[in-house]
Amino acid sequence: MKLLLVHADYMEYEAKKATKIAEDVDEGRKSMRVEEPLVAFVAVEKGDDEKVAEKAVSEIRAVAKKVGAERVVLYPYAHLSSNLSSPELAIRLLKMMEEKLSDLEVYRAPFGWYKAFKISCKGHPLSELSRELRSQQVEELDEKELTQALRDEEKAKSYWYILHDGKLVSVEEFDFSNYPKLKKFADYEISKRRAVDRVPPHVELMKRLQIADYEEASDSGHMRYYPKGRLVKSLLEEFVTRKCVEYGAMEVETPIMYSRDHPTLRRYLERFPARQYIIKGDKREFFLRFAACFGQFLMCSDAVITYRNLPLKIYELTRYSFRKEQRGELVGLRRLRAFTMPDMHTIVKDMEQAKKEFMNQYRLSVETLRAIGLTPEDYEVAIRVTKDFYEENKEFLKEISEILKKPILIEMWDRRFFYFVLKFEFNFVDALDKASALSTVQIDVENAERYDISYVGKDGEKKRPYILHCSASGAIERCIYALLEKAYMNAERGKPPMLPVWLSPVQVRVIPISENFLDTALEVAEKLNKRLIRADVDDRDETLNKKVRDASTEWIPYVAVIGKKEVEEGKLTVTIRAESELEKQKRVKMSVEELIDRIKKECEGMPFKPLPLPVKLSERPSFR
RNA sequence: GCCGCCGUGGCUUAGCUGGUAGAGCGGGUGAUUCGUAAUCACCAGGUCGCGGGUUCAAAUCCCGCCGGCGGCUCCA
Repeated sequence: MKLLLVHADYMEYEAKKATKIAEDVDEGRKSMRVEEPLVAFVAVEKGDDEKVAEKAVSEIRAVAKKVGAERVVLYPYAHLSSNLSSPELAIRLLKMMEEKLSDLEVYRAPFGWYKAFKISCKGHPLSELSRELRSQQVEELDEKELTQALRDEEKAKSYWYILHDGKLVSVEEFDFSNYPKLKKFADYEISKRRAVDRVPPHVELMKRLQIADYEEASDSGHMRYYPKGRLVKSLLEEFVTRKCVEYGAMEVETPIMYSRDHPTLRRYLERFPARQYIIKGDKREFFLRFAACFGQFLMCSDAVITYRNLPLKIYELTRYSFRKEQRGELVGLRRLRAFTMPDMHTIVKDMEQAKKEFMNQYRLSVETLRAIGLTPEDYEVAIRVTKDFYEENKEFLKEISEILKKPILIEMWDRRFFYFVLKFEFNFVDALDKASALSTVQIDVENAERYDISYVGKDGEKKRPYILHCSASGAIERCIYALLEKAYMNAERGKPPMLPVWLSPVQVRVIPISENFLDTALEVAEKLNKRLIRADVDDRDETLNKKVRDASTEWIPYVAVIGKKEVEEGKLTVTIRAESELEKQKRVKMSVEELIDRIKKECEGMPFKPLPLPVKLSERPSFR
């Protein structure tokens, strides 16, 4: 409940027009003039109850006494709050307040009317006071929900710079004319400016391409993935996992839910500004993990680690991580409540080793994204750092900035309020100029202590390590989002949209010119599939034109037409999407072997999974 | 979470100053067997997001809820 108390020479009001929620009032109460009142403007809020009303009454009584007012005007004033209760409750509480104050002279202005009023405020020091009253329940709830980190963040002050060619300039002074995307990103980060009111293109695409879709039967932000989507996701998952394992990480698996009462976890939760899903068990309450930190840190806490083992890397692909993001923030594959994130933690013995690993993992992230199909032109780099760390490590940050030779957005904090001192992110800027983080690495200086993680040094003494958090690609779903948005932006420039060949659910579509060539087409497809290339056959009774069109709208990279000419020549006529324009297709004659070689070369080193659907289109369901 | 806009067959949508739903795609059947971006015909398919209310009558008006999008907020 919000109260605004005004001690006045007089107050007069007149009810003009009833709203839908207006209470019935006698003619006599519709207008009023009261001399020397204490006017209490009141807004009843959600969660308010009788106790709150009582508190309000004693508050009003106290102030009335203090200023020597004998008359009180209770004036419903909705504009004090953006969290109003129902009108019914408001009227009930107002009437109750009126009654409890009846030892004074009380006037209650009618609820739910447009009213004109005049007031003459006395202007002495106590003549204007405001009060905010809340039910105990609501207070406790707020206390629970607002973690320390969320509160701290509100207080944190950021300073923004651009680091370029080893020089740090403030954002205001930086000349963005050659870096329009960085400008968009900086605007997005600093001023939070948005220029759009459209459905993001990838949402339409993920549905149309039968990759993913909303699942209304679940909570918002939990998607369903169709066979093609599952394939794409699964390939990305396998690839990023492989990258991390090759980098030297040991893959582990940890639970997805943890006790809320566990003392260590509890303190960690308080440092992490995220909202959790809470699961009620028989006796205890659990929360769903929002990253793999919990399981991995607990594992490391119990492990015996010596200096010889460092840097020690462990990795898990979280399927899933859960974050109860606010409703208004959820969009397509960009921001979810359940998502898959590669999460690698590296235990290092000191800051020197931490920096070295940070640099390595920066490079690892660049490589990982590049292989996925996202080049440095597709994202912008942000570094978040405490002022102290920056001052002591200017040279190091300069080296970092030289890896990609791109200007970097720096956010500097005058004090540390997160668990890390340094962090980078690669931020994808989408078709609507919105930015979201993909890869990220952080140097954590807090959690080794909190989780009691230690290693034995050369001298036999237990020592505290630092920990790096690394997500080499960012959330897998977000990678798909970025690829779809990128394809859309390409299409706007006249380039046929497509996924990288290794991620394309169907890599080759074989189209027989008529039923007479269906068997040959099936043979070709079989040959391709045996050589680990995803090929299917459009065996539907449709015209050639129709089949070509459909193959194109599915973004299939290679479309091979087979008819009399091809059978005679022993070659396929292949339309190569990557080399085509939207207006004119690039068509090449090649043998099956040549096609295989070409695709093999393109997909070298990348994971493969077989076609997730029947080879014949006629046998394939449509999921939408 | 707050505010705004939206929600019609599997998909895209017309109808919305109230008078009990119309199309295209997709699907089925038949014809057609085709040389690079939508072959033709016929048929089936709709609790108009859900729940209340107003009305003789609601897809259409009102209220609540759910879902989507956008803004605010926030972002590991």
